[in-house]
Formats: sequence, C-alpha cells, structure tokens
Amino acid sequence: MSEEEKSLNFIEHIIEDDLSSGFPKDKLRFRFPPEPNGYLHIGHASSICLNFGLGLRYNSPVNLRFDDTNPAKEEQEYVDAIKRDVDWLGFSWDAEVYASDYFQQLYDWAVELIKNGKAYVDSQSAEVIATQKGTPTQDGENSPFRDRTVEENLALFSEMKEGKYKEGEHVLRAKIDMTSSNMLMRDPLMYRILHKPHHRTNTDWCIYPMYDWTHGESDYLEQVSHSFCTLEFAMHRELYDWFLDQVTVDTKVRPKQREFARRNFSHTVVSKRKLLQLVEEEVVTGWDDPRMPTISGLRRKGYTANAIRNFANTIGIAKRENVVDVSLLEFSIREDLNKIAPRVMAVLNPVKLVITNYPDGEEEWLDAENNPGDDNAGYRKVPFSKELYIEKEDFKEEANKKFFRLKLGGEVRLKNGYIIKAESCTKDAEGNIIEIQCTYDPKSKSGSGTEESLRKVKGTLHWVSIKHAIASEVRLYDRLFNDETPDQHKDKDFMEFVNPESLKVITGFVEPSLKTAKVEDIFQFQRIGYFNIDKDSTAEKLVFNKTVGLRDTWAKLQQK
RNA sequence: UGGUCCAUGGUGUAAUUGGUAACACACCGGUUUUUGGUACCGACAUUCAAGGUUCGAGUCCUUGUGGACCAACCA
Repeated sequence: MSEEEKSLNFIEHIIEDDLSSGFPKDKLRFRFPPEPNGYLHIGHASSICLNFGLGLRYNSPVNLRFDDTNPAKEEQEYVDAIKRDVDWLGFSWDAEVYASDYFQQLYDWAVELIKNGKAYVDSQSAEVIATQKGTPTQDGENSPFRDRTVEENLALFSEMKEGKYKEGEHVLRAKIDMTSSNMLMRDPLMYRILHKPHHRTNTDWCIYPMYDWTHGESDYLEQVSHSFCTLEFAMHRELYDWFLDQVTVDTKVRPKQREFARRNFSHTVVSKRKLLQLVEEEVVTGWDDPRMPTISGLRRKGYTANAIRNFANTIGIAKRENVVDVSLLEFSIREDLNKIAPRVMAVLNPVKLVITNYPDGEEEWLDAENNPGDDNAGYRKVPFSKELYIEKEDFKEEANKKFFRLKLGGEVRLKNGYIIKAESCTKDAEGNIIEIQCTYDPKSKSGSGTEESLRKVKGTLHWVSIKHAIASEVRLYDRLFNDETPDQHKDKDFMEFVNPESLKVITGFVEPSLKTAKVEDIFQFQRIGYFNIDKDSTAEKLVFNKTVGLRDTWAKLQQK
C-alpha cells in the first residue's frame, strides 16, 4: 500500500483541521460500528478501511463496536462472522465493545433526562404518534402525554423496565420540538418495549434504546473522537448533538459525527435486508455464496484481503452519489493475483487432439514455469503424451489471419511443449468436431534451445494430457443481476433482475500437479482466468471457483 | 409546498485552500511476449448552467437546473 504521497480525502481534511486547531493527536479514536444483523459486504469494506485506515495513519485505537440494540434482528452468528471478516481483512481492533454494554448507563441517563424535563413517557400507539409527527412541510403536534409530571414519568419508565407492560403500550420520548423542520427532532423515541431475548443480555432487559439515543452516547462513553457514518444519517446529526448536550462534560472528548456517501456498486445490491432476502429465498446458497457481494462471498470466490483493501483505497471516500463499476474491483483482484497465483494448465471445454507422429504409449514430463513474472516461483513438471485435450474454441477448420490459434494446415505452439501442425479433423453425424489430428516437430521442444524450438509461431495453446488430467468440477460465476442498478428502479423490485444464469457448473480437466491442492489455494488457469479451490472439494473430487477471468482482448476483437 | 446535503472526463477520486485540471480503472491505438495475460508507450474532460467578485475561479457570491436524503416502537 502506498501510504506516502496520497492526497487526503475530506474526512482526513477534517481530522487535520481539528489537529491544527489544537485537538490533541493522542485523543484521536475511531470505531467501526456494525449491527450484527447480517454479514459484512463490500460496502462495509470501505467503512472498515476508512476507520481502521485512520487508526493506522494516526496510530490511534479503533474499536469494533456492535450496535446491538434490536434483539429482533440480531444474532451471535453475525457477531462471529463480522469479527472473522474484519480480522481476515487484516485489521485489528483495540476493544471489542457492544452497545448493550451500556444499557444500564443509558438507562440511568434517561432517568436524568426525565428528571430534567427532557424526556417523557408516551402511551399512544405507534400509528397515532406517527400521525402527530406531521410531515416535512407540516408541523407536528404535541402528544397529550407530553406534559406528564416528572414523578409520573419516572414511575412509568421504571415499570416499563420491570416488564409490567406489553410491547407498544408505552415508549420513552425525548422532549424537543414537534415543529422542527428536521423530522427527527420531533420528540424522537428513546426506548421501546421489546419482550425479546437479546443475544448477549438475554432477558435482563425488556426495554431497548433506539439507535439515536445509543450511538452518540456510546461514542462518548468510548471517547471516540470522530464518528463516521453514511450520508443517510446526516439528518441525525442534530439529534446526535442534542443527546450529547444532555450528558457531556467539558473535560471529556465530545465526539463529532461526520457523514460520507455509501458506495454503490454496479450489477449488485448492498443492503443487508436485500442480501438476507437472497439468502432466505435461496437465490444463493448462503451469505458466503461466491456470487454474493459479501466479504465472505468474495473470500470464498478467491478474492484476497489485499485486493479488497486496495480497491477500497482506490475508490476513496467522498460525499457525492456514486456507482462504482465492477471493473475496478476486477482490476484490483487481477492485479494482486497476477503477482501471486501459480500458473497451471486446465481445459474447460475440451476437444481431443491426437499427435499422429508421437509414439504410442510414450509420455514425457515437461518443465513448466510457475510464474513468468516471478523469478523465484520455479518450475513444475507437466505430463505430455500422444492424446491431449485443448479448448474447442482454440481450433477452427479455417479462419482468417486474425485468428492466432490452430487451424487446418496451421501451426501453433503447445505451451511448454512442441510446435504442432493441424492436418485433419473428424466430425460426428451432426458435424461437430470430435477429434483433431496433427503432427508435431520433435525438435521444437520448449526450452531445448534448438533452432526449431526458437521458431516463432503466432499462437500458443494450453492443453492437458488426457491420460493424466484430473476431471474436476468447475463453478463459473456470472453477475447476480442483469441490471446495472437493480435496486434503483422505482417501479420494479430488484428480485426481477436476478440473473438466472449466474452459476454454471461444468467439468474441467486440470493438470495432475493440482492433485495436492488445498482449499482456498488459488491458481491461474493459463489463458483463462483465476480459480481457487472451494471448500466443497473432497479427496475424490476437486471443486474450483472461478474468481475472475483474465483480460480478454480477443473476445473484444471478436465482438467487432 | 419545508429542511439538509451534493454536482469535476464513460467510472471512482484529486487539485498546494483563489494561481491555470492530476491519479487509477474503462475505452481506443501501438510496442514487447512460448498466456490474445503481464509489462511498457500514446490518445482521451476546461470542472451542471447563467451571471458576479478578482490580475486570475473547479475552488468565493447570486440565481437557476439536476440528483440524494428526511415523516420505522430499524440501524
């Protein structure tokens, strides 16, 4: 990562400004505050890299805080998954904290607010309260319970906590201003009754604090100096500050909320609700399905933490609306994998090729370079024999000279092997080519140094020896949605755009060196793309995921 | 009809805080190559619009236009 000459984003400018106006650098503290109601996705990666990146940049602590104030949606499974993903991304948090750690403190503070006449118990239904709120262009009206006495409020609130009421019977509201132009300031709810066990506090509580009442106070309790969230919380800032006003003391750091635009990505959705829907309706196999934009899905698909971090840094942070093109993500993973992935040969769409002048039954083990860009990567042996598979699309009976691959009468080099010449082919009744016959030049062996071996032929093909190849399951993924912005249509549901062909499972033939490959090992199938070993692999059958294809200028040429 | 925020090439960001538009991706063209990969070279915007302030404006002001967000006992 090039941390050096990078220009600052607006968040970093804010911090620099605070520092230059006297804020002590050692008081800087950040946090990443997910709600454990789903798995982390690529959008979170931006927030994670922002907050933890700031921690690294200023050498400041960063808390991992779970915003667990709604037991109806939250689960331990998600807590575990989130920790796993942040850790995998390569970041370490200073403290693992939970909003639920502060339930008692929050309660005590709420009691203070009541005593100060800043909060009251409302006993109306959700519907009535909503109606009284008015609209953005129309003032709200006060609740008839707004002027309950402090004593009455205290008693009611205490009884709410003790479990004397059913859900919905009472709520605690902050007493602010029902005519504010900011809807959130119209006496927002602080507590609601929820008779649901919490994944950490179990049944200790039956009243739960709302987000607004919790978040700023949690930041304050942890002495977080800068609290960054997405733009949809911009309106909440006024309330965040109001709540802080009720509890802060001068000697402590007063947290500052600032907002940045969430990242949108083309051809996918990043909303936990929608991702959950994909899982529940079994459009995908789970949160870690390789087609999912989740961190765990990307990891399973073969993405590296390094690539994701680079990607997040590349797209940066700003305040404007955006749709990040997937090609940027694909570039990041190719860039990383190109450096580290060992090259191997695999044929995914095979056609038989017979070398008629190669001795029957003979085999030889050729040297193959593991990574041409890495001098230390070394060589491995790949078996060669009379009968091989090559890709169907690498042969044509006839073709123009733009086609560098094999055609009748034409020559091509078999990667790491010999130069061959196609002589004839045989077809089945439907006219499909089922076998290609060719001859080889025995003196043209790669690396042999002979004059023949140095000859230049335009095309080079990958191949596998049929006798030695390992038949494997290969999972090819396409984008999950056919539309560029599936959830930006006012009149259509994003589920309408699900790509029915997002997964294709085929049998491919890989070179025998892959026999010992382990789960998550990643390779470049030369001339095809990057593939890793899926966790579904067994000793009997290897299962590969396609991570991403190689850049394919030939495909572009063909389209013209 | 109220309020808040935003507007730089196809995409995402930058611009020493008023000093003459930069980086990456994509696209197009080329060189190299035993991966049509990689690497390398080149081309590609005068900053939503109109006024204004200024020697000088992407940066400041005004007015428009366009977009996002705000009325969950969600976060």
